[in-house]
Amino acid sequence: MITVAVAEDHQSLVDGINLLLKYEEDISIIGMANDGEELLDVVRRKKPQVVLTDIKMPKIDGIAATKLIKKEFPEIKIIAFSMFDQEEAVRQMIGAGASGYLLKNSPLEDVLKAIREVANGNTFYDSSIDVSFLKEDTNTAPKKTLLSKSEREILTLVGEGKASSEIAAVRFTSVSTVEKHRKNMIRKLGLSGKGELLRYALEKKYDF
Amino acid sequence: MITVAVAEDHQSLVDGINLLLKYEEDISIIGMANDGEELLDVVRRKKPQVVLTDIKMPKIDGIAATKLIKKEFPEIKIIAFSMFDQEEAVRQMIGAGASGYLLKNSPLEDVLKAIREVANGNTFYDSSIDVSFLKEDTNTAPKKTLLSKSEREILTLVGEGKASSEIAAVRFTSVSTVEKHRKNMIRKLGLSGKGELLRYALEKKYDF
DNA sequence: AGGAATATACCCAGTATTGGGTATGTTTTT
DNA sequence: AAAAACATACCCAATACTGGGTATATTCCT
Repeated sequence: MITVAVAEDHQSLVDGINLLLKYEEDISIIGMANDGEELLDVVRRKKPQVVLTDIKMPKIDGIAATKLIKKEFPEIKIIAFSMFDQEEAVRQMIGAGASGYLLKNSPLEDVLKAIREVANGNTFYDSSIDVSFLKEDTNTAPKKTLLSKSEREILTLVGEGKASSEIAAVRFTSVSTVEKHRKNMIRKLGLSGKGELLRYALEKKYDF
Repeated sequence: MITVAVAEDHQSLVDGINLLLKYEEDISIIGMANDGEELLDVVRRKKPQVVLTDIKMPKIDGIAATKLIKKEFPEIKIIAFSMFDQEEAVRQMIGAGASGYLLKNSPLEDVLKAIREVANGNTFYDSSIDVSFLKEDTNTAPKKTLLSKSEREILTLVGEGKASSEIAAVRFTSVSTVEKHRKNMIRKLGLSGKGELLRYALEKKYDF
């Protein structure tokens, strides 16, 4: 019997998964949560073998929750369940310790397959996900950190519509430094102005 | 027997709804679609009594699809199924002719209730939705069109990170006109600069 | 028909941002 | 330890945007 906990902020989807698993002999849902905090709670109390979790959730998102669970219970297998297949989301989830990644626009049957696979120690990725970057062990590691830490930090604030002076204020640096970072990013990314930098920031801003 | 068509780009959720309705004697799903175009197609061929549709969908969104369906088949009842409860989304959906509005983080059971209600000619709104604005017939109609057409158009482009000159180019007007509209919006909305206007634009940009 | 709101377009002074520099100290990598 | 990358901060000229104006023609509402 495989024990599973499900975390997902859309109750309707949780209900659907429940209906599906109700008739499966070998799988049993032992806990449910609508946000990351509840998930942590459920996991600590019930210790499921497999956790199926949304990435975008209130309180604690799926990535942070995965890290926390893996730290406390490394043997628990985690499957991400997301609307998007952005590489960045997949990468972060796997980095956090997930063993599987499902998309919400895949058939519900895949949930069954994924649970069984990861319970057996395997991985399961939705067929439309490009996992090629997982093979970049030592040979192909070209681009990884295009933007530096400060730059990414500033990019996020740019994506929130903040002015350079506001950004400088929250970072306790001078306006000229912020502007330097902006300019460097525009150059590094081959963009042509603040508009494009903003669009880039908005795209990158995970909405998963 | 109530015939239903379901449009929703998340196949997993469609599967869940299917599982739920399979055991209901009086409701039968006669069509499914993963985007707005497919929905139109299914509706024309099968003529369901009730349509359950997501708002955010590829090709044609739920609001546009609702308008088209209502124009061709005014007798078909439409229920919106959305992740968000933004008043603007509800308002537009109802304006398009929807009879019900469900949220994805409500229990799946509500789908049953909603289908039965609208099939009987009633309306069904998720309990967490504020429908008070529906009563603003003639007595209380204060704010409805805060922004004018051009202003909303420009606001959208602002939300895409476009510069005034770019906006002027795509709209075939002068930069000064665009800037005037920006300034008027900032004034009307009580904002204090371009940063806030941008943030406003990003918030309003429907992601429903 | 007359008033209100809208869309258009311009002026001006001031601030913000860009796109080039340069410079210096720290951290990271080789 | 030297080279490379990063974070910091400044200069300058050019462009973009703000926050005030004014003005005119059109459309919407009554």
